[in-house]
Amino acid sequence: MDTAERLIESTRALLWERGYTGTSPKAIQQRAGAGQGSMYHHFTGKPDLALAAIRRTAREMRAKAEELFSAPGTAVERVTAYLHRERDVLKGCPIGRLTQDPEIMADAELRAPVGETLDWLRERLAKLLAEGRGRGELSAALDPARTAATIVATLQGGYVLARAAGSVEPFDQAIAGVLGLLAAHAGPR
Amino acid sequence: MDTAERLIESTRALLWERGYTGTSPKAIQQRAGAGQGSMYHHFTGKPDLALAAIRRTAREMRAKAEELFSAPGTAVERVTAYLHRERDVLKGCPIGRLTQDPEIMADAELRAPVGETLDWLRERLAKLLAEGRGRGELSAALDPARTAATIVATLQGGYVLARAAGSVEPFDQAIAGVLGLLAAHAGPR
DNA sequence: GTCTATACATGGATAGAC
DNA sequence: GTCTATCCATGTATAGAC
Repeated sequence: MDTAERLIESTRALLWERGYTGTSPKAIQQRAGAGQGSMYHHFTGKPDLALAAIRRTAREMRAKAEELFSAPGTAVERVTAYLHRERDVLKGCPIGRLTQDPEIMADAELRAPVGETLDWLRERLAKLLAEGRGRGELSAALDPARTAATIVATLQGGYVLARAAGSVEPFDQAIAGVLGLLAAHAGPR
Repeated sequence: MDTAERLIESTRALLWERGYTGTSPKAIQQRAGAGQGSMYHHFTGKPDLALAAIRRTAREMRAKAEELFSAPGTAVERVTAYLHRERDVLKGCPIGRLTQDPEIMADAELRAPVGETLDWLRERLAKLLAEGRGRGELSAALDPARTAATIVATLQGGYVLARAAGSVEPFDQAIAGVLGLLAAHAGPR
């Protein structure tokens, strides 16, 4: 892995652990094993490096989700697989956490990939639910867009509850709860 | 309002807008119209002031929620009233956002009120749902603790989605979605 | 490409005068 | 109680040598 690469990976890790405001160029360099001059040779500054890191994380998140959404099975099975996939729950969502960072929100360029990723996630899930409903797997009364927003919110909020509690338990409960509610919507009508 | 009071209120506002890591003593002082010496006379430092601010915000949040939870009406009506109460959605939850702050999470004293508040909220909601189920307002198949976690997570995650999108729409959708799912659980059995 | 030196602002706090 | 002066570390970046 060359230096530029190590700098991006270092930034990704720190943005996840400490956010943008809480991450200094020096910390990035030390974690990457790169010097001051090296970082400013490859990137114009902290925002430039953060942009590269955020874009990569967003792309990865989307790819991993799409893999599960396009797998075989019913809509509910695929949503369940997505919600149950392995996650570093106590670290939270590397994209969602950025919405709490004042400097990310103040910079349109840094903010864009965050908004686009979560928008895409809701839309993709809504499409999946609509298909399931069309095949009679889900009640006709179920609203795909609203339910998709609820599912993504349950995930993002589950991370918040887990971090607050210092335990994965509330996350697991929230996921089990939303799947329980969804189960009552099985079958058409 | 005396100086100590203004400092606490200033800190509350800044913690909400920028988090702990993103808030400097100087910013607190300027917003409070207080000098350097004044702040360090009333508080031992930034963590001391933040603790006072967080405790007050936590107490307020709890009181406002309890008011709606103990109002007249069915369990679903009270949950609905709570979810629909007026909120500054794009600012997010002043307590939940602190879970993303590395310095808050690293300090047990600052972290405690955050964890306690969200724990209380889940437990209180679970109790409300259990009562509703006991009175036959909700299906016997509904799990109160899990569903409570889902409801709180939907709120916390709804804020994340709204901030990411720069719009309240996904928040409103997530709330409508979870209430729609809950509606299917009306009646006993 | 990488290193060291340098720069200047801000963060966070203490000291002592009033 | 509040003000000003002072302090040292860190944040963020530039300059120029190698």
